[in-house]
Amino acid sequence: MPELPEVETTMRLVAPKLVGRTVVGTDVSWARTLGGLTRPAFARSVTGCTIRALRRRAKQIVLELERDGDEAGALLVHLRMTGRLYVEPADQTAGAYVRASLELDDGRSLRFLDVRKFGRVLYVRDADAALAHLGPEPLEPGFTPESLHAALHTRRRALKPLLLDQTFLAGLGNIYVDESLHRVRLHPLRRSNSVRRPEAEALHGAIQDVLRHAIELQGSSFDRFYRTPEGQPGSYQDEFRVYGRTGKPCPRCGSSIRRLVVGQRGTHICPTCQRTPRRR
DNA sequence: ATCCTATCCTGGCTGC
DNA sequence: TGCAGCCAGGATAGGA
Repeated sequence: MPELPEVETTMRLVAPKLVGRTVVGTDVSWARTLGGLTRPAFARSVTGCTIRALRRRAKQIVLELERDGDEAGALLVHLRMTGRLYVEPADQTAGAYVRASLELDDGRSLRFLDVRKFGRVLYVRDADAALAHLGPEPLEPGFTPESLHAALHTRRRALKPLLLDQTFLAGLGNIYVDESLHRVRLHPLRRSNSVRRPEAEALHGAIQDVLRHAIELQGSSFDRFYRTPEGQPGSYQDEFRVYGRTGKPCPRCGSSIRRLVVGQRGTHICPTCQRTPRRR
């Protein structure tokens, strides 16, 4: 499922094809993709707008719009679990799972494809306001070992659900949390306020290393869902140490990787490297 | 404050 | 071969 590295990869690869383009039409086959806005209202909002810039915030791609040189809101694209975004010639027949298309002034079309229909393409007047609830970006300078340690101690939650909470830290999902925790030998059920300074520093480093490496490898593709906008799979799945490796040996100690459920999420740990905390 | 459950969705998988 | 039932999973809402 697309997490920060997959979303970053998608954003980087579609951006050059979109910046400077003007939207000349829309086609929405699944209205709920728009998150409540009606199709006509969506069409009125974006048709005639030029895409000024793209950026990523958490797991969302932000398309900044302008109209006649003035700022004109933004599109927030959230791929959720099975969403994909790519650009292709407008005369190419849209696949069965394309939920929304933006026709561009160069004869191409931006396609949002999503098998499970959880993804969203939202039009907002004020992107910053719509994204204000999100926590820090893990690869931005504001995220430091000190800030992570301090933040962990403002809460008493289990580490895994806390790291998945986008208002706590933006961009991590199930895969990269499991991978990060394993690297620093922290159990997903460890209470956040019990994490000591050196552990927080190590966790900070692991999160950044894992995310940077995954971006280099264009994300993880272990099922048929995630592909880059060029249709290529990522290759970080070959670097997984625990995720989806139930029963296989831990690359560090050889113990059999175990799957448990934490916060209703499939969770993968090495039972030797990641000791169960005493007090749940 | 934190945790738990349900909801949204579909295709793939299991079991009969 | 066909089919019912179960499952994953990001985000969010509502209840305990």
